[in-house]
Amino acid sequence: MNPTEFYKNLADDIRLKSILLIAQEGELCVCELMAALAESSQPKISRHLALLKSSGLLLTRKQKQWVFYSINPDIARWAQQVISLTLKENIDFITPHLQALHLMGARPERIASCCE
Amino acid sequence: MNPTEFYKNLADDIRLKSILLIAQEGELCVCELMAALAESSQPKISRHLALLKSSGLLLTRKQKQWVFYSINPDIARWAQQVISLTLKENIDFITPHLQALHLMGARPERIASCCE
DNA sequence: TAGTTATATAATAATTTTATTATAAAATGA
DNA sequence: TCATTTTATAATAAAATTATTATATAACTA
Repeated sequence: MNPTEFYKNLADDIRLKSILLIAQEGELCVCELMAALAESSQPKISRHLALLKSSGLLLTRKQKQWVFYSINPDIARWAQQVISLTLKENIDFITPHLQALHLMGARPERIASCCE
Repeated sequence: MNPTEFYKNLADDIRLKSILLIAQEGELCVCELMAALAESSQPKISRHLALLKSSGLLLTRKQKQWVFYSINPDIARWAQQVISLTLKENIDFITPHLQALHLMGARPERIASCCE
């Protein structure tokens, strides 16, 4: 992934917010991102996540009926630093979405892989 | 400039390379960027620069017949850090363009503002 | 002043990206 | 098994971005 491709991934509101929310929370499933980004439809979010996955920025883990997305730890260090710097210095950019997320009822329970 | 807008500015080859070349060199005029990005036409480069200027990322200074573009020092600190981190960790991304630039004959002389 | 160099802009066409709607598939649970 | 929940995908439409070509402007130079 060259720098331009990397930044194309960040150059969209839904994609950037999803990345920052996932970076903040560790991992999130599609239904949690739907709750956080309440104004966006499910296929819209799914398509953007599919894009980020196919470019190698996100990983997925399937557990029961949920698909959890996380930041791929194998992306270049500078890219990880860009994401965490952007998150740290722009919390207000995702604050309302974090609030919506934490207000969400019935969040899927996470089961550590050791106990499945 | 919110984070998404900022990253839209970086999400194009000509724009990102121009930004990194300018960050590396301090300031560059359009004809120098044309020499560096030899494969791109003048109006193409001018239009992308106009975009970056209108979004507040670049400043211009006119000296004689040339227009010199530089990074606006007033953009958010995190944004400046993103640019310098990207530059530092991806020199190879612009190396051929820096070489073309330094091979360019008759680069416009810079006159410090004190001596104009 | 006429020609040249450097840069910008406008009009249009081409391309790419994004959204919408409908539907499918996979897993769960009654 | 049937209904429900969660997620993905496909088809199409809509919107946004980008490229191309032509032209304009401004400054310098002979």
